[in-house]
Amino acid sequence: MNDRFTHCFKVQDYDLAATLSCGQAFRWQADAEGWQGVVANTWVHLEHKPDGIVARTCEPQTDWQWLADYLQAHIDIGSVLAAFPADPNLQAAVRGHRGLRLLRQPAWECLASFILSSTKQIIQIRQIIESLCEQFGEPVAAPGPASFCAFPSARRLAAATETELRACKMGFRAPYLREAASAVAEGQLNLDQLGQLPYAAARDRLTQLSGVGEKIADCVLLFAYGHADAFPIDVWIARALRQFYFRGRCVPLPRLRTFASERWHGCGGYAQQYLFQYIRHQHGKTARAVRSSH
DNA sequence: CGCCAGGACGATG
DNA sequence: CATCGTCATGGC
Repeated sequence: MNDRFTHCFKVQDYDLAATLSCGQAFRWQADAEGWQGVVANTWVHLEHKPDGIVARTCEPQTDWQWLADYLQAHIDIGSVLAAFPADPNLQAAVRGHRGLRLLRQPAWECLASFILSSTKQIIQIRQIIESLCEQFGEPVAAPGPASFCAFPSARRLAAATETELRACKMGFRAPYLREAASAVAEGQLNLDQLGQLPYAAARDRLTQLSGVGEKIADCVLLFAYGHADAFPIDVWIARALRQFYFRGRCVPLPRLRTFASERWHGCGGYAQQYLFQYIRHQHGKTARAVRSSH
């Protein structure tokens, strides 16, 4: 089973489909057997089999630690759940997708992707990023007829004009992306060094970028740096918090933030992702039921 | 077709 | 601290 092109990650309670399609990463696409994507500069195929997640590349690998890190294959979900406070809503969310995981993504791709995410549906974010990778990303070796590109470097995007970026349909986010790319390319923002900072300091640094507020900063701190207490609040999470903990009342965003940081102190990241998945599915079912009743 | 989307920002109560 | 208008685009 294990040669230099394939590797099996032994995992338990790992819902690969939910993890790759839940809106934390945007480039994975399903095929007949599993999922194809590009991690850093390598094309990868992933398939969940009974004995674990089987990964395949088209170039030989000497070790697979980079992919184990990305997939967070070592995480014991039981100990994550054990840190949650007793909470019927959260328990219901976990029951729906117990194997939902947080990935550990490359920082620049994560930051750039979430700069492009503001007030966009996940499907549209995927389209923008795909276009961006086709236009500016380096091709990577992949089997089959389809071509795959790496996520474009900060240097390359900093060299692009705003008009070129807008051609990828990112609209008013173009200058934000360009400014962030320049900051990284010119060394004013060191994304490696950012990983050494504690949560609050790292968030302060990220929110200095225009187009990066607390929500997007929290996404990067959670999905790229693994800060367990980052709690991104988007319209879905805000909806979930109001519905589950405030009887549907119109609670303003700053109050939701303090509520979440106190309630899920130290374990907000995973709690948030379960709630996100839960409220979106629940809302989808409700909308469908309403439509079919008319 | 109108509403809304993994928001941020600046101005104004 | 809270609210509001604006930004660009297109899926549903």
